[in-house]
Amino acid sequence: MSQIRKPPTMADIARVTGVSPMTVSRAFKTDSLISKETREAILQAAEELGYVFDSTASNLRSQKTDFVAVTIPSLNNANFADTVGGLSETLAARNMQILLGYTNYDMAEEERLIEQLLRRKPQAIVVTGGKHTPRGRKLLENAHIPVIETWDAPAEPIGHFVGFSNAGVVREMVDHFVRAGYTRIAFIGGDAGRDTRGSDRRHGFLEAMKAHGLDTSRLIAAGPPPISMREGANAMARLIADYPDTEAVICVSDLSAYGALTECQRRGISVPEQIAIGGFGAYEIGSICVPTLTTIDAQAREIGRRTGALLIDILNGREDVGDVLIKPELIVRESTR
Amino acid sequence: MSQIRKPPTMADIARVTGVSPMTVSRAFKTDSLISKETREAILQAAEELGYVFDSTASNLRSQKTDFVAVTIPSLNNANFADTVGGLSETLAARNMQILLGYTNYDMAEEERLIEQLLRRKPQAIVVTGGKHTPRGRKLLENAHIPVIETWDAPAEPIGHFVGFSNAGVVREMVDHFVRAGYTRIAFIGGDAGRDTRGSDRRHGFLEAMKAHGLDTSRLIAAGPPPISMREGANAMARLIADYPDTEAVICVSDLSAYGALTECQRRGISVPEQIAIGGFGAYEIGSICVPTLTTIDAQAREIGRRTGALLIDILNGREDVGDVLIKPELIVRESTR
DNA sequence: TTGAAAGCGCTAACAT
DNA sequence: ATGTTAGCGCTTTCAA
Repeated sequence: MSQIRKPPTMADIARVTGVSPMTVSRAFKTDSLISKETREAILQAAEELGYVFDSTASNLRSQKTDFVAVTIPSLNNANFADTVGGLSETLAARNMQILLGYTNYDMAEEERLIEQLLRRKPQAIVVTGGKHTPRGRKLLENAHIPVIETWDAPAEPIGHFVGFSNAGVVREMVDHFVRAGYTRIAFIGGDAGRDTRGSDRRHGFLEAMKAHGLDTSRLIAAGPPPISMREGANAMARLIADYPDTEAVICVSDLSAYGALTECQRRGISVPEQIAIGGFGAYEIGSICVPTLTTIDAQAREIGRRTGALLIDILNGREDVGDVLIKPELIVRESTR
Repeated sequence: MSQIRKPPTMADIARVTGVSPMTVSRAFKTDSLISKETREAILQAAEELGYVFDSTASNLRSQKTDFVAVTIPSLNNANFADTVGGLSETLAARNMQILLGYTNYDMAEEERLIEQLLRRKPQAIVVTGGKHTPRGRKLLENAHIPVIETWDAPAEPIGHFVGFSNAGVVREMVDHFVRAGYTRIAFIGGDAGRDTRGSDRRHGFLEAMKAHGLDTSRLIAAGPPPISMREGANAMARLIADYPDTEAVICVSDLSAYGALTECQRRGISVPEQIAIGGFGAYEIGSICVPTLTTIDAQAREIGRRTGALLIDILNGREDVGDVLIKPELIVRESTR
C-alpha cells in the first residue's frame, strides 16, 4: 500500500520530536549550541523518517551554496583531470562541491558556460586560462565572487592566478636542446588561435629559437586542439617528409610526443640518436615508454591543490592572499641526448 | 565610489520596467505567454542591471534542480571520463548540470558521496557499478528519483542499468586466445575485492579458463586499483619470473597492458612472438603503440550517451524504458597472433 | 497578456 | 539551550 508522499522536512521531524524546526536545524550543524540528548533524538527521528537534508532551501536562505564553479577545456586530459582532482581533494575537506563545465577549448563555449554556472550561485569560480571573450570577462568581473585563473599567466588578471608561463617553460626546453647541441629544432603543436596554452608554447618556441639565432620555420600544425597521439604521429610523418634533416622536435604535449615517437619506431628511425623528442605535461606514458620522454612537469595536481588552498584562505576572509606562481620542472629522459 | 550592493533581483527589474515580478519571471522562460515588447524591455533592463538569474531560488520554489548526480571511481581514467563526457553532451541539450563525485574505487566513500549528492536534490542519480554498501543501496532506493547503474551488470538492479557483463567480455577474450592456440594464459589485475569491475573480469578469466580445462594459477595481483602502466610493468616482471613459460597474458586494462608491453621491450622479449598481450578499454595508447594492442572496446562514451538518452526519456515521463545492454567489441591487433 | 498572493524548506536575527 | 518571526528570490496558482 505504498503511496507517493512528499519527502519529510525539518518541520516533520520537529513535530515527531516535539521541538521547534529551528532546533532541528541546529541538530544538523556540528558547531551549534544544542544539548546532546535533543540532538540525538532528532538525528534518530531523521534516520527513521528517511529524512534527507535539503540543500536547495538552505542555500537560498543562507545565501551560500558551497559550490565552486570550474571550467576546464576537456575532461579527457590527464593534466586537467589532475588539476580538478587536486582541487576536489582540497575542497572536500570543506564540504564544497565542484560544479564542472567543459569549454572544449572554445572561448565562446566558455562564455556560455560561465553564464550558466554563475546562475547556480557558486562561492567562487575557477577558470582554466587567462583569455576570455569580452562578455565572459565582464561576467567574471561582475560576479562579486573570487575568480581564479589557472594554468596560463593572464595578461590582465581578473582576480587571482595560479599557474605559470607556458611560453617561458618551452623556452627552457629550447635552451636545453641548444645546450645539448641541437640546432635544427622543430615544433609540433595545434592549429593557432584556439588553444591558448598551446599557442603560448609555440610563441615560447619561436622566441627562444630567435634568441639563439636559429631557424624557426620547422612548425607543424597538427590540427585543432587537443592533439591526440595519432595526430602527433601524423605530424611527425609530415615533419620527416618536409624537413628530413631535423635533429630534434618539441611537441605540445606528451601525448603528441609519444605519437611522434611511435612514428619513428614504425619507420626505424632511432630516438634519440637520429631525432630527439621533447614533450610536455609529465603524463605517465612518458615515464614508461621506450625510450622514456624528456618532458616538462607542469605540476597539474599541485595547481589544483594550491588553487583550493587559495580559495579556502579567501573564503576564510584572509586579505593577504596573492597569486601562486607554479614552477614547472624540466625532466630530462631518454628521448634526448 | 563603488560600494558593495546586493545583486539585482527580478523585483528590481520589475520596478525598473514597471511590470510585476511574475512578468519578469515569464520573460526568462522561452515558452511562456508574454508580449514581445514586454519581454524585450525586461531582458534589456536585466542586461543593464547586470542581472544574473538565481537558480537556487528557482530550484526551491519549483522543486526542480536540473542536476544529475554522477559517481565515478576516478576522474583520471579515460574510460570513465568518456562516459561522463557522453552523458554531459547528451544532458547539455536539456540544460542539465552534472554533479560529479569520485568514489576512489571505495564503496564506503561511494556511500558518503551518495548521501552528500542527494542533499542537492538531483533529478536523477547515475552510479558506476552495481555493488554498494547496504546503506548506500537504501539511500538510492529511498531517493525517489531515477537511479541508473552503469558499467557492471548489477546482481539486483535498483532502477535502470546501462552496461555489460565484465566477466562475459573477458571470457570472450580467453576464447579468442584459446582459438588462436594459446593454452598457458595469465591474468594481470588489481587486488581482489576493491574494484568490482576488475574482480568481475578476473572471475570471467577464471571461469573461461576452467571451461577450457586450462590451468588457472597464473594470476598476478598488481596492487590496489586502479592499476597504472608502471604497475602493469611490474606485474609483467613478476609473471616472467614466476611463470616463464607463459604464452599469453590478459590485462585488466590497456594501461596495464601497455606497461606490460614496455617491460617486454626492455627485456628484449618480442610481442606477440614470445608472449601475447591483451588489454581492456580501447584506450588510444593501444591503437598506436608498437605493436598495437588487442583489446576490448567497452564503448565508454556510448554508455554515457545511452545513459543520458535513457534519463531524458524517463524525465519526459516515458514508461516503456528498459535497460540498455551495451555490446563491447573485441578488437584483435598486433599484440596477439 | 498580466498581476496578486502565497509559499517552497530552511535559517538569520532576535528573544527568552 | 530553545523558540518565534520573518524572509531568502523565485514560481505555482488563481484571478482578471
